[in-house]
Amino acid sequence: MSASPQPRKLPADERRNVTLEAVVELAATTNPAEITTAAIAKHMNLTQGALFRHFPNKEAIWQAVMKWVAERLMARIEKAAEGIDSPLESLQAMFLAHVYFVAEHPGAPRMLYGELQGAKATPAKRLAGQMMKQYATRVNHLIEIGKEQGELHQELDNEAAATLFVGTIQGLVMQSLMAGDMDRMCSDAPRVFAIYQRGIASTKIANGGSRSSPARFTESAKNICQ
Amino acid sequence: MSASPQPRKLPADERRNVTLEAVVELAATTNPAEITTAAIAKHMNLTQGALFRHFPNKEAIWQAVMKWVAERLMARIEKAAEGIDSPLESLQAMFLAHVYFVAEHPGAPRMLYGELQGAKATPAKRLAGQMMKQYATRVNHLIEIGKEQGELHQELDNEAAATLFVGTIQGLVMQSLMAGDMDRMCSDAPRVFAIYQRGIASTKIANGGSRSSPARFTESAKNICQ
DNA sequence: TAAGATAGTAATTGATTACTATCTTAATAC
DNA sequence: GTATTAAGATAGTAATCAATTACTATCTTA
Repeated sequence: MSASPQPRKLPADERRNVTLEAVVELAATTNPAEITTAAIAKHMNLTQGALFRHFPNKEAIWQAVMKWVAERLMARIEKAAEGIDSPLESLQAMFLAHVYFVAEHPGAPRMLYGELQGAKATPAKRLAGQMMKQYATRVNHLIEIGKEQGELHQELDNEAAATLFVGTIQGLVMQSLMAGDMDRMCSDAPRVFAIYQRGIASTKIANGGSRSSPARFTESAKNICQ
Repeated sequence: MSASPQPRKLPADERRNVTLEAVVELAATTNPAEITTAAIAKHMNLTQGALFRHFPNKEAIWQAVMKWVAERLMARIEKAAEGIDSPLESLQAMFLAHVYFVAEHPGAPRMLYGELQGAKATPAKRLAGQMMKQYATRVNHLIEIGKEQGELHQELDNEAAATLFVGTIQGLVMQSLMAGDMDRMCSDAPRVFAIYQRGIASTKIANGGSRSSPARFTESAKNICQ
């Protein structure tokens, strides 16, 4: 699983990338709070001290990892909703893209949750918070549009709907992390979203089946989630 | 906040209780992974070594805390649903009771989540897992009954509905923990549940208003959540 | 091919951790 | 009032952690 046969020496920025991937990989099976610099180094066949040739301290590693995760996740979600006219379908695409991303990188949410639990406001926590806010804004906007277009029912509580959207994903992820079963999350996701959809959609179009178009998969998601 | 003017010496079992409360209190503002035995001791005006007169090791403290939390939470939820005929209203009562409990003890979910993230199967983790399972069973049962009675719509995906119920709470809790704002969660909870309800209820009765009965509050929840 | 830059090793540091051994104090029983 | 003992204080221990150090191997290039 680990111990990849890499060249002993790597250029600095490549070594940094390898480090981030190693951390996310480690976080998939290890409590982030328990990931030591020694563990990271061992996972990539390096001595512990060498890590500090590329990062000033451990906090900097975590910060870089958060950025790594945030960028990739947001890009995936953005891409998933791209070119879809229907707000409702956009929400579904984002929902599934998010879930599939987590299925590929179970370490990502663990680090996020772990970081956000901390009392003190680390740079990593700030990054995580920013991403959450950006995300919420995006969802809120889609909901407003959906209401204007009549896809969502008119008495809908926008704020609550956005909260529930994010919360539903978080809950789904959390349950899968606990069960240690990412495959189940992939198959649960569409079914769970269907209920959410029924909760926010306008009664006319709402349910029938045409809406449950299977939603496009990214290449990598296909391998894991089908 | 802490530093209560307690007698210097306490009988053993009382000291144990005080310890558990101290830990839950601490966890409300501190990452559980960073709660040291020294911090616990300091929070209750005790020397660190004295803790080990009452617990064989730290793991035993965590295990006891998990039990403390699980018992109180399940009791509250059970009591909330007690004597309610309508499954839908039972679910709502459980939902709100759960949220209010967390608002009173923000440390509880943090410890749960923190514990369940760990790789190794500690006794504390086992306890947490058992509680989750018991909870899910309860919800599943209510959903089945609700369907039979016609309150829930007939094509409802039971399993997904149960997953979403638990997930919704977890998401709500997680977002509040991140924001550090438990009051918001209290006011969000009924609004969010309303959407969930619309997602699972049969279309006939579903929405109107009579359902949104404010749901009884426990005494302590009143103080925090209104 | 010599010289400098780059990346890594191995050993060590000071701080922090859970846990323990020994002494002191306060409450209770006789 | 004194003996007994449960509960706490004091002062440690060994282990572990992030971070630093002195040194070495390898690549680049002038």
